[in-house]
Amino acid sequence: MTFGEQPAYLRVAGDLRKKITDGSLPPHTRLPSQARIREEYGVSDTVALEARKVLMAEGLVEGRSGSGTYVRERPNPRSVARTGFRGPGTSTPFRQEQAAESARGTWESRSEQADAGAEVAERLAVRVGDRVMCTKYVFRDAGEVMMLSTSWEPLAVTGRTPVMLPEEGPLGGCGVVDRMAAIDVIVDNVAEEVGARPGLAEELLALGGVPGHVVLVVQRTYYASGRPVETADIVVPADRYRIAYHLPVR
Amino acid sequence: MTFGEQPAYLRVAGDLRKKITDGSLPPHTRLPSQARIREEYGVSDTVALEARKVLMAEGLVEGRSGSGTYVRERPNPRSVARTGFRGPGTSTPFRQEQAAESARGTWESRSEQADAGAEVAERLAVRVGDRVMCTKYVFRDAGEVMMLSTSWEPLAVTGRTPVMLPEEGPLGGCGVVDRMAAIDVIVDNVAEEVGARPGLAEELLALGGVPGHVVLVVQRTYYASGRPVETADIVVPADRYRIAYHLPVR
DNA sequence: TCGAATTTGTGCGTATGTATC
DNA sequence: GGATACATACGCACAAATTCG
Repeated sequence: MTFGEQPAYLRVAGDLRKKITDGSLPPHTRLPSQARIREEYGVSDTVALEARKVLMAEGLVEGRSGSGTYVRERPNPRSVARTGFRGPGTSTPFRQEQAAESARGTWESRSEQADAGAEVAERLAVRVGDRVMCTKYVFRDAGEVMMLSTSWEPLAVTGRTPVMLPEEGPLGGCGVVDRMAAIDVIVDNVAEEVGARPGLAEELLALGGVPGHVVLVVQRTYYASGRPVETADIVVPADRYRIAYHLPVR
Repeated sequence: MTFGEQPAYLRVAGDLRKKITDGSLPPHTRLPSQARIREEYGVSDTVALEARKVLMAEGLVEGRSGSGTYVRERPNPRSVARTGFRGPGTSTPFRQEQAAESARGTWESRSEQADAGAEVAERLAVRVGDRVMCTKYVFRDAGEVMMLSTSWEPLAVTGRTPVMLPEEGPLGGCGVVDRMAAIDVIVDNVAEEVGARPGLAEELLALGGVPGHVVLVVQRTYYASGRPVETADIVVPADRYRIAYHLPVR
């Protein structure tokens, strides 16, 4: 603390963090106990405790009462491709994980009619209380749940057509764009907003995560001639996936 | 703490949280000082401090040194636009780095040469140890830090040209695409990967957050004819911002 | 099976630095 | 400058969980 620099607990946390990220403290190993940190860095109990708390808040380590503080496993997030843009001459070193993975995925779904709530109504540009078809998906990749999705479609668009139920009929499971095309609704653009937050208990239960884990949330809305025809909330665990976009410039 | 119940600091935090959420402590009001909490709840200084920390970690309040602890405005996440796709008719000049509406944004930067590490080398498709120009940005919106960015450009591309330093010369601060165009490097596409994680202590210090808050991380790479010419890590607090993409379909 | 040592988690009292009013 | 309030830091105590002889 004689430092004019940063607080002592951040200095200690920073040093431990470096040892974790550079591999000298690999996953599942125990980091020095509070008492040892106190000795090694010549700091007080409080500083050692605060430093551990910082690393725990960052999700790098987890404390097990009575046992120790352990380095967490940090899987290398894979990419989930969100656009089909391919430039002329696809020589760009875009990683190969995208196409292969999504092909062998499986999913389940359940549809039911509902009334549009305030948020869904705004996203679909309908009135609150208008009838919508709500479909919940669970996506699996190699048997492991990787993605949750809840989709809403206004019945004003799909009602009394063969594609009213997303997963039934000849076009079941074919994707929004193709299904809409079948009823002459030409989807021409899509807006996606990517956010993140701590996962809800139920989400993390389904995704096989741990309370406190972070999830990415994509709010996606498909438009046909400026009119919203489908909107969805897509939830993926942030420690295992990233959302990838590939866009032309200009 | 003689209670067999929950920890004292959680009890205090819970009570204050209720007062905040039910509106009896509206945004921008100051909550009781540490000393007053100590008196009102009959707890020690440490417990009062720990309770405040809990609320800060939840993003409900923010501490201002020397002034007090204030209830934060419930942040309705704003969008940061990431693509230039516009419906026919709009020709807005725009900067990839900032949302259109934050025209009043300001930024600072600091550049220095460095050797490419393993990750940067892969993203730029150069060899580990190759010289790169590393620039760190701090973006402010209405005076408030909203975004951190670290950018790397291979000196093999910009070295010995007028745009070697991103923020100097006639094209300083003009954006990667225009600067590269000035040296006849035509940027034609960009890949972005959006991930999320708990923010590092230093990041959250700069962003006005608290350890444990979630940040969105965008890894952006610009390509010119398939060759990476710039890559950047962009960090924004997830409780205040979302990343928005608008894409054509098919 | 028992018990001792270790470790985390929580809590207390105090002191000092520093930003704000 | 002085008063107030947060932020950091030190040292200690104890309960609960775990580990290990």
